[in-house]
Amino acid sequence: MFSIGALSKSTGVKVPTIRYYEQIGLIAPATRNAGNQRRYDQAGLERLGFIKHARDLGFGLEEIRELMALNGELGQDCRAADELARAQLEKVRARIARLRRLETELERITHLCVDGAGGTCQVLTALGDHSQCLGQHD
Amino acid sequence: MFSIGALSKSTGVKVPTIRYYEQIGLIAPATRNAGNQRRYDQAGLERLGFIKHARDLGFGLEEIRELMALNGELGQDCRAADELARAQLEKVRARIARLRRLETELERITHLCVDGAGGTCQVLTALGDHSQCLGQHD
DNA sequence: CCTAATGCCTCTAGCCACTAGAGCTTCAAG
DNA sequence: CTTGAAGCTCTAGTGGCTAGAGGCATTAGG
Repeated sequence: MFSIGALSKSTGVKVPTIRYYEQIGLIAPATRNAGNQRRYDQAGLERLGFIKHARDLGFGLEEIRELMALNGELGQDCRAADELARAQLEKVRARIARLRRLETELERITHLCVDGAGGTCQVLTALGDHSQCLGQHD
Repeated sequence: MFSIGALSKSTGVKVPTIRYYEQIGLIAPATRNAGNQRRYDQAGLERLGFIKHARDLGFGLEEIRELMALNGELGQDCRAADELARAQLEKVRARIARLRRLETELERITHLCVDGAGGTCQVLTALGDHSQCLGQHD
């Protein structure tokens, strides 16, 4: 049985975050010792480890809730899990695509600075004017 | 002079967002007509357009505040603006790099589903177990 | 000129996923 | 037995909005 601090250290999830997860019902309320402190077992450690890894992979807490439910009573629903993972992959790809468009525009804008030329700052102008952009970002 | 709705339509910034920007001091309080409604002029339109475009490029509101200050009384500080743009570019690139690592792992995980094989779901296992990952994400 | 529909006003609360802090109790090492 | 770290609960704040309630202003049509 570990304390919340030990659990935190071995999973990399911060102590207040663990309490927060309990509060919103993502993990079951921990058993308590005589002094009202939370105690965790191996299963609790593994569940939190799962959450941590899924968070690192970019899943939201609600999606993680679903994923954990798939691991539940009726055996494992592998197809559903795979679908959630694919959906997540699509989200990640869409975000990459958007960020690449931003990268392109920001690259262009940072090349505009010819400091000391006087007059109006082309960087500031470009930041404010979408019509100068090469394409659609956002 | 436009109403807040007209300003919203021509910039693409939603009405409550405009009021929010005023509330946090990102834009100056608008002048009001006899019936206490906000009225905007061309300069107000341009300032909001600047904010919108910078937001679309991924700048935070505090960075936008700085950018707008650079456009201020003492002429334009082009070098500072360029630095902010470069910093933003670096942030975007870092986020792209991270998302690409996630993409790699999620691709791998979604290839694990051999539905119907019975037993444990490899997708769920992989989601919970970082040691299976090819590299460091996050 | 009157009415109805739309637009605008303020204010409060909620979203996500935490994070920080106050003020208290419990545990573990020496 | 003392002391300092770690735990507890509770509240409030973060960023950047968004939603809703309940009430005034404007405007287009008849």
